[in-house]
Amino acid sequence: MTLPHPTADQITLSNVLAALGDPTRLAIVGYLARREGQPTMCLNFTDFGSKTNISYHLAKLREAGITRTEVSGTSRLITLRRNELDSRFPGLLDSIIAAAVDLPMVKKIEEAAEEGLAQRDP
Amino acid sequence: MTLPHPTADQITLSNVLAALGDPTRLAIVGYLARREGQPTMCLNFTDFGSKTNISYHLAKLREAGITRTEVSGTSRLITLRRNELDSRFPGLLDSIIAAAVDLPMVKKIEEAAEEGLAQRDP
DNA sequence: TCAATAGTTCAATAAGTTTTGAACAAAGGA
DNA sequence: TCCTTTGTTCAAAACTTATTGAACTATTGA
Repeated sequence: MTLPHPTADQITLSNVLAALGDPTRLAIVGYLARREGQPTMCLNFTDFGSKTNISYHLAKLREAGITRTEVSGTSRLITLRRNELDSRFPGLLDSIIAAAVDLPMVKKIEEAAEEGLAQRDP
Repeated sequence: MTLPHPTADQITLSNVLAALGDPTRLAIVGYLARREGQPTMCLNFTDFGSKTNISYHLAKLREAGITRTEVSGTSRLITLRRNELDSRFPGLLDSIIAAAVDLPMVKKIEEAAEEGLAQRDP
């Protein structure tokens, strides 16, 4: 079972910016960037909101073409679509990530993870 | 009389992205970029919406720190805050503009302006 | 002074987004 | 098989944003 993702040329600037305009989703992207391509489970984001709410935001990011979601057992593994976004909008994601990794929200959950509460390696 | 603008360090990534996530505002920015720093009157944007509506969107852009609005007689002259945004979020505006100048909405009003209907030099 | 121009403000509405909890589904392990 | 884990879907509520028209202000030019 595969989830629907837009192809690279279906990704629009307007949709990408609208998706990243939400603070929760921007923090999710900042957190993913800190993990440098390491696939990440939805569970890792629960500090950003309720399970239902995270599910909603991750769907938005996927539909905008910002993340890729792969099903793996009972989990889903989320990654940033860096290469595709880079070729579609050169420099955009890099500049956003550079600022997003330092967002207070992102640092807060990084610290929580370091306390050993979150699974870092799914 | 001067309008309120955020200082460079009051500009947040989240606000900038939320402001540019709207198609009308993204088109306004694309159009401003095409004019390469030439101050532009609100009137020039009326193809994007009603006078009231443009006023609303221009206020959003100003409040997010994306544009500067200077009062000049009965008009207001709008410019992009390129330098400030560049130093705050290096590469961000460039990558957005690169895609925004080719937006269908922007091209459409550029053509209308070429027919001589809009004032190009306020 | 009067009228026109350029744009804002206000209140109302329409439209869209986010958040929530309850119920559900699918996979994996005991 | 049954329970747990991981996440989704649905409908409702809460909230935010966008759009409109009417009334307004401030400046300029006749």
